[in-house]
Amino acid sequence: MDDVKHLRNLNDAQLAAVTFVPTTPLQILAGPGSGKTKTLICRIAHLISHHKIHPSRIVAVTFTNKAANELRNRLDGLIGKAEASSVVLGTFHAICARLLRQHGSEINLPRNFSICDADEVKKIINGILKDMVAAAGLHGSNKRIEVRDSVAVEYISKAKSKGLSPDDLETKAQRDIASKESLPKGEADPQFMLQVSSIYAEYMKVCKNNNALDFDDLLTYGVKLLQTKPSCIDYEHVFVDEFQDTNTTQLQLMKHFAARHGNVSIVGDPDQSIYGWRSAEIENLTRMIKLFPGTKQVFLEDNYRSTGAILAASLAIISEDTTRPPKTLRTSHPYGVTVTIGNCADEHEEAVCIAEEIKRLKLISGGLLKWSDFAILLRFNALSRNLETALQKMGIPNRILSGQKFFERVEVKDLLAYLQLIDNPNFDPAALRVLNVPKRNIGNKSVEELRKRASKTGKPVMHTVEKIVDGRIPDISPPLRSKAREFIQTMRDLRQKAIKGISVASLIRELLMQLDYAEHLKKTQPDWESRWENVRELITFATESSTAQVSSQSNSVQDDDSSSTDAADVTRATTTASLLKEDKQAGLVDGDLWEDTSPLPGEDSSLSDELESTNPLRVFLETTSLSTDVVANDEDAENEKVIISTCHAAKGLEWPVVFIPSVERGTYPFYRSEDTEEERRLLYVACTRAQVLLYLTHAARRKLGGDSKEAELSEFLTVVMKKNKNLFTSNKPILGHKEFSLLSKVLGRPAPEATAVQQGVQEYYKVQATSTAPAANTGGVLPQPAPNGYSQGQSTNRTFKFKNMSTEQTQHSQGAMPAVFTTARSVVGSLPPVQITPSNKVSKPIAAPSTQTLQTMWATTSTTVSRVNPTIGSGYTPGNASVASVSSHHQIRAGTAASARPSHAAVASSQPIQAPRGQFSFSSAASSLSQPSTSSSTSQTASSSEPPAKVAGTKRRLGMSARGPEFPRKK
DNA sequence: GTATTCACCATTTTT
DNA sequence: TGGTGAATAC
Repeated sequence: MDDVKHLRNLNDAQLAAVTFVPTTPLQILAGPGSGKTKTLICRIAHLISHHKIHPSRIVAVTFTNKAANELRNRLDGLIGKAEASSVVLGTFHAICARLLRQHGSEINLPRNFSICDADEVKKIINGILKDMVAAAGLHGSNKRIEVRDSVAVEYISKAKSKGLSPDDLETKAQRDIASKESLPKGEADPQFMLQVSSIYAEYMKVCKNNNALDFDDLLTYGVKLLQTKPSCIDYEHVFVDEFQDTNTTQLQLMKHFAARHGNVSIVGDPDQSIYGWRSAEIENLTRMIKLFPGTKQVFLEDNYRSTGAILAASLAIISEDTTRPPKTLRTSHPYGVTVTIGNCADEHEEAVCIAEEIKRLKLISGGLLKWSDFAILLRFNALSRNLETALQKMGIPNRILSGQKFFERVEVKDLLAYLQLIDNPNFDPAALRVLNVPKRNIGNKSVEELRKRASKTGKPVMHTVEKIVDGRIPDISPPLRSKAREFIQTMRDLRQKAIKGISVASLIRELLMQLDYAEHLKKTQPDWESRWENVRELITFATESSTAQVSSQSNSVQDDDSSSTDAADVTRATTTASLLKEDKQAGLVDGDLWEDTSPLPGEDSSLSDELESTNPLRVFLETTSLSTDVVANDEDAENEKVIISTCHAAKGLEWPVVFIPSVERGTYPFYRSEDTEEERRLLYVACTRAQVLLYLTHAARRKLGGDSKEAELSEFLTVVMKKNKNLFTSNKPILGHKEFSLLSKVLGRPAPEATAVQQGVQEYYKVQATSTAPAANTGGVLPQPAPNGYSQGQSTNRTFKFKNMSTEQTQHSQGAMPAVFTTARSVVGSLPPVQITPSNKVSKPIAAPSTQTLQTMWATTSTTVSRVNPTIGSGYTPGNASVASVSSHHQIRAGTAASARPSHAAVASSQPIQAPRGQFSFSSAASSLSQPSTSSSTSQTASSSEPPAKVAGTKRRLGMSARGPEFPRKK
């Protein structure tokens, strides 16, 4: 009824996309921050309210669960929960899993299939490799198996992503061997691929026997299902988000989803294609046009996220990709604050600098910035260690996004394995995992013996164990009959309970009791307390997800022990468990629960009927295996934290302030990466997450793994800096009320009070000043005062010197432009000072200079595709005009820079070594490279108040405890 | 056969 | 840094 709500606040291009005729396939090609999710949601709303398409006949596919949730929430807000909830929404994997549960029987897939995670896949492959090696030895074959498990996993996954079967691989390998022509580079050795293909074939067999699918199988079986029985779905419109990240199989799926009506809308951006390593293919954009003739394109080129400075720098970086069809992005926001490239001595210093800068910005922003406004984006997770330590040490609350995944923690996995086994006794990886958990004196050797035996007979491991326990087949060499008896009894009992429909939470509790799992944790894990927390978290999750999924089935059993303390819980669980064991002996279910359950395709009925597809346990297991997200804990606590995330996981998100550490060769591009351009895009994605402030940092030395190596700035930046020095500065920006007011507009927030900013500034300098004194750690305004002498005795030089304080405070109070900077002796030479240039012109293109016209953008598709409404997003003419305005922009900036230069130079010459205040110690760090002796003396002055060694020790201890042995505990 | 210790290793991104 | 595998002790 509200026909226009979803059309409000859209720009021309967005509006065109939203209201574009639904029967024509549409590509919405959109740069970062251009509102593509908004456009997608509004288009869905428009289809429902204007075109009267029933929400249940719309499917929207996202790339991550997080994106799916966000889409769901925003859709709820726009069209109401009632309607939004019927839209079919999820990742390709989740949607396929759902379909396969419902209709899998069409392709002989039992409903209770398990989903293998990466670990389990690897274990299966490992088993296969062992068997193959053994077999090769048996036949006296001298063919060695030289394929490593991880490599096999990778190639099998790649094959599946392309929809290739083991036969396909073998055929190709044989052909390549026969042809004797040299292969195109990048192609794997055919002999090797031959081995892979046979491993692949065996793997498929094992999966079938295990009644298990891996992630890729979900997609390939989905395709198979839809080929076999297209009628099991009937979607009137198909949406795919992040289309540039789809692989071949996913494109096939999309085709099948849309088979009936041919109505597709996709959203994507080739510049943000960062999943090539996962077989994503940008070519799908052109393939789609072939699959869906008449496809039109709409371009969203207005960036609403970032300042001009951030956008200009990001575009300059991405424009170095020569293979990229040039395209533009413009912002209505002011130019803002120049992007900082910080140079540090090493990774410790880098972490501390970032932490300090976060603290400073929060403090001096007059309330504009919260902790949760900051993000640190990493190329890989291992980079987070120093940052975590530094943040912890400074009392900055932080959270790692997508680091250690909840469902991958050992204790959680143990329990999940039991649950999987209850649901699907054929699932060997789970069986092998828990046979000796808790310790039943069934050691690795026995487990391996069982695996071999089962593998030989083609029966599931559980089946074999059960028969041994029942005395129907001979025991293995170290007898395990008695040892496994209790295990089998437990499984039988729990399975009965599951069939009766006991809630998952109760099932887990029952399981814990019967296993006395708390006791097991206590014995085996030094940090059992925090692990027990995770167990409880799992119960909570089960409770929540069951109430969310099946609202009708209320859980009678509630988690009444959740209010008591850990220790009490554990004690009680332990006691109760032993009590329950007695119980169990009385009401023991004996019988052959697994006896006739060999639900291999063909005869799947007995089992699947017992546990029907809506069974809460199965729903729960599916959620846990498909959700790689960290379980959302109490959200209030999460909200106020600095986020540490990988660049990949950060896609689609935005933060006011973004730090990107380790922008060095070897990290960007990552040294093992094959696709340099993808790495560049990754950096681009990371940069474009930032709204108002962006910091890229690099270190002169970095310790990766074992030893500390020299590092240098990423070529992605050096190339750009050579061309345009004005895009970056090496200094921390000095910000006052005027600047924060400007930035607040970009963020769409109220400007901070002038007095608040000033207070923050003063407080900041006060803290800085006191913290230079040795005994400053007395608390105060900051959670933890800046630890002096953090540099812990290494020759690395950290300067927390804030000279000329009064001068700078004056500047701040006046909102003056910063004028005091030294020249950073960074790799590329001197950089211009920071500047803040409010732009008075709106919608000025900040395109990287390009001589190509807009019409040739997305060149791969422009010939076959007509562009929707060429006037969309006009207001400037691309091509020459664009270039012209860019250069004039630069002229303006050059002028400003020039005017700031005198003082800049003056300071630089008067204080060549000591870093000015408000500055990263980059410049001094850099100078330490060229003048080691001088700088080390500086460092001594800076930290002479504390014995370096002691500080180092403190830090180490702090760091470790702060991290938590492995799993950070919730408090 | 299992537990413990020690040395060595390599170290991405995610459904 | 920690996770894994091999050698050693129990």
